[in-house]
Amino acid sequence: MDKHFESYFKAAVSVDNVVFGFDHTGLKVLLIYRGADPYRNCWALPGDLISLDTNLSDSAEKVLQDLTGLDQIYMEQIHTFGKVDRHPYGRVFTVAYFALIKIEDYHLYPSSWAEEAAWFPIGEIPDLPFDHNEILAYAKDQLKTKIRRQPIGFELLPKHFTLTELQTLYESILETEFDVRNFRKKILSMDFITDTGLKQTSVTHRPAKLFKYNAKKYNNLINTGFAFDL
Amino acid sequence: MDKHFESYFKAAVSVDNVVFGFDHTGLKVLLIYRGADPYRNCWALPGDLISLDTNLSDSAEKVLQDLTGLDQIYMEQIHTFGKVDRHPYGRVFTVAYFALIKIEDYHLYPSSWAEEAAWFPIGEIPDLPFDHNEILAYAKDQLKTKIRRQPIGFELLPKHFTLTELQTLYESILETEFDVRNFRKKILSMDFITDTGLKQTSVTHRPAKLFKYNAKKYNNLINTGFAFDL
DNA sequence: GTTAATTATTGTATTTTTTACAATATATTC
DNA sequence: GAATATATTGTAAAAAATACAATAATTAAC
Repeated sequence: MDKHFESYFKAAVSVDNVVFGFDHTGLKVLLIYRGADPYRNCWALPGDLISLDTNLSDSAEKVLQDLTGLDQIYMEQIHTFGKVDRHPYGRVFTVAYFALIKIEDYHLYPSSWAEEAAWFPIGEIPDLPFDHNEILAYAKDQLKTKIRRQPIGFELLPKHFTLTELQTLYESILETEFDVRNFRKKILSMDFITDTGLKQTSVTHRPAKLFKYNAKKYNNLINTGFAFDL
Repeated sequence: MDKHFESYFKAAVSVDNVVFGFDHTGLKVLLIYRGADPYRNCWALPGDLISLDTNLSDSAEKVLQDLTGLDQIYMEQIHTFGKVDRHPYGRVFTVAYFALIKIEDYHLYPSSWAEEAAWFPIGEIPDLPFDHNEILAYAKDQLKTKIRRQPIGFELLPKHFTLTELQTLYESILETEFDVRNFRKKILSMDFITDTGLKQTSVTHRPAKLFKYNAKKYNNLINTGFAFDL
C-alpha cells in the first residue's frame, strides 16, 4: 500500500446501542454507568470502540453483550454519526444500532467497564456524554416511524398480551389515541394476532383475553402483498 | 489518553455515493472510472477515504464534488458497511449516501483520480469493486421504499414534467403499473403538483400539459398531518 | 348474595377512499 | 381530411376508515 494512505488510517469506530423496552409505565431505554474514561461516572448509551478484527454487525452484538449481558438480541443499524469533535480522544465515528426487547425476559449483567445497567423512562433521560442525546433522539424518531409500518411493537410486549396493552403501547409511542373498537377491528382483521384461549389472572376486574403475535402468519401475508400500517 | 486506546485508532472511513438519475430510458446510476489503486481501471461508485478533519456529512458532499464535479447535491445517509475484509489496504468502514438528481441539470466534470464519470442504466451495471454491488443493491431498495412515502420522485424529473412522465417514473422504479385515471386523480388530489399552463412542444401527437412540484404546498400539507403515499 | 367499581368487549351507520373500467380530445404526419 | 399517436376525463361499485355507546365479566365491599 502506498505511503500516501497512512494518514487516513487513524480513525476509530464505535457502536452505540439504543435498546428500547416497555412496561406498564411506558417506554424505557437501557443505559449503563460508565466505569472508564472518557466520561467515567456518567450514564451513557451502551457503546464501545470496536476491535478491528470484527465485522461491524457482530461488533454491535458483542458490545451490547459485554456491557449489559444481553445476548442474542436482534439489532438494526440506524445511522452513523461522524462530527469531527464528537470524541475527546480522537476521530471516532460511531454507528448507532437499535433494538427492542421484552424487559421481563432478560436479566441485566453489567460487566467489562460498565458498573451498572438500568432502564430509564424515555422522559427522564439525563444529559448523556458524547452525542448520545442526539443519537437517542434519532432512535426515538426511527422507532416512531418504523413501528407504524412494521410489526415490531410485539417485540416490546410479553409473549402473551391483551389488546389493551397493545393499544397502550402504540398510543404511547406514537403519542396519539385510537378508538378502542376501531383499533381492535383493525388489528384482528390483519389476522396475525391470535387468541391464545387464555385470560389475564390476578386482576381486580373483568380479565382480558390474552393474544400472541404469529410471525408465520405475518410472513405469509407479506408475500401476498399485504402491508402493515397503523 | 490511555495508551490502551491506540490500537483502536487504526481504521479508515470512506463514503460511497449512490447518485440516481432518470431519463426516458429509465433509472440510471452515476459511476466513475478509477484512475488510482486499489481497483485502478474499474468502474465504481464515486467514493473515497475521508480526511479526518472533516465532518462526515461534509465529506460525502466533498467526495462527490471532487470526483464528479457535482456540487450542492442533497445527500442522505443510508447505511454503513463494515465487513472486516471489504478493503484490501486495511480496515475501512464505508458510509453510503444516496442522492437523486435531474440528469439534464448537471454536467459531469470528473477530476481528482476519477478518469471518467458516466451514467449507467440500472440494469447494466458491471461488476463493481469492493462491496459496491451490495451497496448499490441496498440503495436501490431504499429508493423503492422511500419514493412511495416521500415526494422525492420529483427530484429525478425535469422542473416541468407531464403526468405521463411522472407515472412512468413511478412505474419503472416500483416495478408496477398504475391505472392512468386513478393515478392522475390521486396525484392531482394531493394538490401539490400544479399546472404550469404550459404544454409539451415538438411532439408528434397531442401535447401534454406540463406540471411542476410545489414544495411549499407540500410542506404546508405535511404540517396538517398529511402523509404522501403511492 | 347483592351492589358498586372497574375494565373488556362488541356492532352499525356514515363517510371516505380505492378500484375497475373505455370513450373522447388534441395534436402531427401524410 | 384521414390516419396515427398520445392525452385527458367520469362514474359506479367495493372496500376501508370513521364516529359513536351499550353490555359483559370479574373482584371488592358491604
